[in-house]
Amino acid sequence: MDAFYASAELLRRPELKGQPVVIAGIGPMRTAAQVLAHPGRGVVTTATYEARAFGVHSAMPTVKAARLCPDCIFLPVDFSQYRRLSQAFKEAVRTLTPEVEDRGIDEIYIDLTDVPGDAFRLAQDMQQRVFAATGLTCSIGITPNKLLSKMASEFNKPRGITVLGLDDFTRDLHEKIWPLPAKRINGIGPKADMKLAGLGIVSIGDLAAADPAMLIARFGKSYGAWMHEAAHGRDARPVVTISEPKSRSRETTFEDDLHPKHDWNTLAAWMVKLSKQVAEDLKKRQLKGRTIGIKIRTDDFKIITRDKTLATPTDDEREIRKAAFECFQRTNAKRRLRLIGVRVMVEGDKEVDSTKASPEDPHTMVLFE
DNA sequence: TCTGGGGTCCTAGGACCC
DNA sequence: TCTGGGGTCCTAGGACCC
Repeated sequence: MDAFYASAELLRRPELKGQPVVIAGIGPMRTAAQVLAHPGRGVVTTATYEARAFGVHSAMPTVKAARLCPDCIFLPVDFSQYRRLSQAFKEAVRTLTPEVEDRGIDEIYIDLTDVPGDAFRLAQDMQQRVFAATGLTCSIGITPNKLLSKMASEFNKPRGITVLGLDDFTRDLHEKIWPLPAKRINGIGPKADMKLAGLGIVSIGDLAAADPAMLIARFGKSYGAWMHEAAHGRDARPVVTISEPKSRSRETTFEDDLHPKHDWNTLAAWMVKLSKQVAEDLKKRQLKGRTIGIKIRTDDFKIITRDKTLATPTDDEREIRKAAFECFQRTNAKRRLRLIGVRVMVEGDKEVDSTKASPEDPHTMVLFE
């Protein structure tokens, strides 16, 4: 989806169309001056294309965005609205094919292998269905695999359609993909990109030309080999239409850093609250987990985690809270804290055990002796 | 010039078991 | 006194993504 949160807000506030707008985790609507007068700890989630022209982008601290763009309008996030629109656009695509993989709130992969028709026209059809259902625009990349489609979808934003590698894979790879920076590959982030740059590898073409044995020596067997494959546009991952959640969590960044001892009461209250929220979330989704963990971020931005595995899965608030407190004590935190979070690793149903060992079956009873 | 919240996957060491 | 070759589970950290 194109500038998803921002576009979603403009649906409700059409008078802001054409203006630089920033969606961020802040209070009510604000001007840049008001943001600077009361600087918080939020970051930009989405900016309209007009705001991006000022250099504003996702993950940028809100205060920095306000400095860069004095005429920007700052709006708070409204996830329930975005979730509704997210469901609507995904439903619209599923009217074309059920082979849809969720990639978060505003992205999907679609397997069009068995959908007849010209690729470009299919993309146009999809854009129309999505717009009719939501009033929002999206960009689409159609290629032989997920890796390339992800890159192609970003080529002509907004409202872009890019078809790549279907007629002449090698030509498109060399002309359209290899000139791009290596970090445009989904899976090469800031760290790997820096390390690559240190080796003189900047573009995807550079990466493709690099000796795979060298990449493996520098980045490890798995990641190094994958990088080489990715640079050559190869990716065999299927579109996965169903997936089970692995963990549920809640975390919060404090307005002001808290001292682990001096501000213990406030900290403890947060842990109680977050444990409760996680427990409610698990119950609502009928999930349970045995491994409960906490995460803290200290004032030097370092993350420390501790976790504890229980004998049996739980969704009980008190049990989660108790484990969270135990974990916190084990951190031995001395520095001030800026964030705390509580997480439960979700277990698949323990059906494995009940099928393996039924009480009526004398052979399986041995397992318990 | 300060860096959100919610996730996934990978690595690696140690404990423990056969 | 020197010690294999699997395997699983738990824990901690880190990179990356939307």
